[in-house]
Amino acid sequence: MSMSKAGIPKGTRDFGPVEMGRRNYIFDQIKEVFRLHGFSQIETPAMERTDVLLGKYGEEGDRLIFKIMPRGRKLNQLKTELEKDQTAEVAANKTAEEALRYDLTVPFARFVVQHQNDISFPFKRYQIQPVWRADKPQKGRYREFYQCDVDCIGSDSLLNEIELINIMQEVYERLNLPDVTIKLNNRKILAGIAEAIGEKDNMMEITIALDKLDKMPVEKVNEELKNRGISEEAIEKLQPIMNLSGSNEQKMDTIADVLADSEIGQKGVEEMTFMLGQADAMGYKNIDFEVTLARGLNYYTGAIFEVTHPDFPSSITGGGRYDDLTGVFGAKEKLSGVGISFGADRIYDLMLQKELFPESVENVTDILFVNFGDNEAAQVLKWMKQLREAGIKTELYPDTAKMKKQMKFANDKNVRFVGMVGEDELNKQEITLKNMKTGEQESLTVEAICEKLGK
RNA sequence: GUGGUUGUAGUUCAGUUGGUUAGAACGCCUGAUUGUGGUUCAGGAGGUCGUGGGUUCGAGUCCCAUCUUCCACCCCA
Repeated sequence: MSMSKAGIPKGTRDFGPVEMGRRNYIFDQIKEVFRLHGFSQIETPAMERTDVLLGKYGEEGDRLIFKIMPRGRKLNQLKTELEKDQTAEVAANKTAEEALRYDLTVPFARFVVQHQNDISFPFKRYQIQPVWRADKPQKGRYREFYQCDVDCIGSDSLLNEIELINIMQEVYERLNLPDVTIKLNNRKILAGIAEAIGEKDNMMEITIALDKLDKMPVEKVNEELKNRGISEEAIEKLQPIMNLSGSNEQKMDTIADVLADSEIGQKGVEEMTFMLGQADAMGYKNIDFEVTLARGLNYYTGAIFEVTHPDFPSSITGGGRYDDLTGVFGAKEKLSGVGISFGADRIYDLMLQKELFPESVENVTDILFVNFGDNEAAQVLKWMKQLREAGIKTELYPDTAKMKKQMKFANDKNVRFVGMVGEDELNKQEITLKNMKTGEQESLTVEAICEKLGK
C-alpha cells in the first residue's frame, strides 16, 4: 500500500466528540423548533444529476458546483470535448453526469416534482444535510457545510413568511443569540424600483449595486451603476432609495412613493407592509426592512430573508420565496414555495466565539466506575444495568489500571461522578460516589443513586 | 477565478544582517501519592522549521514552485 500524509481537503473539517456534542445541540434545538411548527423531515442524495443543478444558481453558482469526474466511456468523451477547443469548464459540465448538491432547495424542488402524486400540499418539509461548494475557503466559509432548511411549498399565503419569521425568532432565542437582526426585503420591490426608474431590464445590475451600499459610499455606488450602463436620469431617480433612513415605516413610505406607478412594485410594498405589521404585532423589535438586501440566488421572486449578528462577518441564515422552481422540473401545476436555511457551521463558530454552549452538552457519561478487579467488575456490571434502566449514562473502566490513571481518564472525559466499588463496598453492598466537580463523596445504595440522578 | 497573507514541538508563539547543538509557555509522560482526578513539587520525552527544488562554504532565515491558513474582490450558510 502506498504511504500518504494524513490530511483532509481544504475547506473541510473533522468533528471530534466535543464538537459533535455541540453540533448536535444546535441541530436538536433547530429540529425541535421545526417540528413544533408542523414540518416533517426528508433527505435527498448527496449527489444529483448534473442537469438538475446547472442553471439554477446563476453563472457564479454553476462554477461553484462540484462536478463528479466521469468514468469509463464518458471519461473519453471528456477528452474529446476538451480537444474540440472547449474550455475545461464547459467540457466538464457537458460530460459530468453527477454533481454534489450545492444547496437543499433545488434538490427539494426536484423531490417535490418527482413525488408530486404522493404529496399533499401545502408540503412543509425540513432537511438537515451537508452541501458542497467549490469556493475558496475563508472564515465562516467552508467547502462542505450543513444547511438546516425549512420550506413550505404549494401555498401563496404570506402566513408562511410570518411563520418563518417566528421560527427564526424561536431558534435564536433558544440558542441564546437574541442580538440577531432579521433583515427583510422583497424582490417585487426591487423589480418595481428598476421599473420606476425606467431600467426594467437591468434589475440585476441595480440590485447588485444597491447591495454594496453597506460597503461603499453612495458616490462610489453611483459610479458603479454608471459603469454598468445605467442612465444618468435613472441614477438620479434612484437617489431617494439610496439615501433611505429612519424606521421601517418611514422607509416604506418613501418606497411606496417612488413605486406609485409600478404595479409589481406596489404588490411588493403591500406584501412587505403586511409582514412588517405582523412582526410588529408579535412584538419583535429586531426586524429590519432593507432595500439593499438583494441575495444572489436567481430563483427568488418575493420576500427575501437574511439574519446577521453584530459579532459575525457574514449572514447566518438566509432564504426567500420562489414562485416557479418546480416548473423547470415539469410540475403539473405552478407551485410557489418559501423557505429559509440556517447555516449550522456559522452558528457554531459564532456560539463558540461567544462561549454560549451549555456545559451539559460536553459530558457524555454521568457515572464512570473505577475498575478494581474481576469480582468488583462483575458486581458493577449488574448495578450499571439498573442505573441505565433509570436513564443514567454509565460506564466501567475496562482495565484494572492504576486508580490515578482511571481518575484522570474520568476527569479528562468530563464525567459528573466517579463510582468506586472495592472490597469494602462489596461487603456493604454500596457504591462510593464521588462528585468530580465538588470533590465530595458519599456511600449510597444503587437504588439511592437511581433516585438521586435518574431521569 | 483574481490579488494579498500565513505555516517552527500536541497547542499558542519567540528565533537578530544567513553562522556552532532551534527556544519559551501551556499540554503530554514518570515520580512524590499501592483507594482519589482537577491544585503543588521534582524529573523526562517530544522538531526532516508545511512540502519539493534552487542560491550559498553554510538556509528556520534568501529565491522559485506547490499545498495549507486567513483576508479583500466575487459570491454566499
